[in-house]
Amino acid sequence: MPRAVPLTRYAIVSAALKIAERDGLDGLSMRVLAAELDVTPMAIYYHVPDKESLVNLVVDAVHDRQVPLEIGTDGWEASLRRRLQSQWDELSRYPGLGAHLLNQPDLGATPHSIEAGVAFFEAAGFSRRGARLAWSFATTYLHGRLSVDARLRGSRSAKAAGIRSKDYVAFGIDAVVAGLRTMLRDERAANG
Amino acid sequence: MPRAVPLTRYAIVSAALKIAERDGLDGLSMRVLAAELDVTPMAIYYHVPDKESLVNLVVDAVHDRQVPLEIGTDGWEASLRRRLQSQWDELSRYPGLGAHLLNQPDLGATPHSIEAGVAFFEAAGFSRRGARLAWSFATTYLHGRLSVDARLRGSRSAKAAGIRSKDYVAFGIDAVVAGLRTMLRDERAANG
DNA sequence: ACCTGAACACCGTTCAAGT
DNA sequence: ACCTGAACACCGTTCAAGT
Repeated sequence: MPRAVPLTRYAIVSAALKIAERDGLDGLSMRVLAAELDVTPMAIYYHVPDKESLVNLVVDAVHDRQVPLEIGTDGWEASLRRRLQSQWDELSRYPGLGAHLLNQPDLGATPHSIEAGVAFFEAAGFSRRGARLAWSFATTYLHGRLSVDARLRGSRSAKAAGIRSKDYVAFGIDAVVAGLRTMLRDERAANG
Repeated sequence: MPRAVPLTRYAIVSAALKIAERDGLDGLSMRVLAAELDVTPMAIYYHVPDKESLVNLVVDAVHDRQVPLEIGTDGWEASLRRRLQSQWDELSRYPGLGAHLLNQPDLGATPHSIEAGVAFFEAAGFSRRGARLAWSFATTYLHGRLSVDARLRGSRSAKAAGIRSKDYVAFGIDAVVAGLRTMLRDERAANG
């Protein structure tokens, strides 16, 4: 018999987000999700074509909460710093999401999102090619860091030498920004 | 009946490396490996306790081919650059290996290997804490980049704007080195 | 000592059937 | 239109049994 309240895409994605936040993206299976929704695994397939699409919907939902990447009045470096930090804050809630995005084409970003990123670095002074490389560099590092952090959930939070996740992220963001500052200076020097 | 030539750990790891190189680490399953060795899946369990141990043996085999991280006569920046490039050259042969290491404690490095890395950055002038952060930063980026590259195998090798894997890696290594140079300068300035 | 074979608990998914 | 149930091809792994 049909459910009292019919299943919706929205309910599916909500439950998927809940599981991904609690058990990580690796803990999200069609069968676990179905159990959470009190439904047969195959019921989900009526609303979502396959698991890949489901995960994409989860990714979209998280991405929609991102603050846009724009250059504020305090310059591109401060803007980039804010963006990377807020991106880490959002994505680190879902263990395994960074690792997943790292394995997606274009780091799981939409064409629109990539264009915004490239435009940001062009506005900062990079060439189009340099902007594309800069965006990829910053995003690759951040998602890599998120992958590492995913396995630190629940384990001893203090690592060797008493360095915590937030310390690694803070250092990483500083180093990424400093590295890109130098790359921008070098590119400008080379192009006259 | 027993095999003509009894199975050995070495034969198992060799076959595993072959599969990981051909089909990626995701293509390496106990059953596929057993078929490659012309043996029952459970035969492997007599020589290796479980899959995690098997993958660790694969990781060790690849890591053993790494050139050691030492400061040459041309300074720490050139040495780091060489190391990162050779690390990428080695690890990129095994798609999925970078992604796997990113999810391992301490990025899949042995205590000995970490100590060598930290010692390298201390010799470059970093504090012990800074050296640990610097090592983690460089390694996280490199493995992140390897994760991205893994999915580019077989796809159109030329990406948007005609930027190739090696361009991303070259830019990334430059940016990592430049970023760490700045972090080192800032740390020295702060500590007098 | 070394390996096989059956079995269990998972996974994503197809396909036919029910209401 | 919306969902169920059985089934298939995978996965890692346990356990008892064979030689």
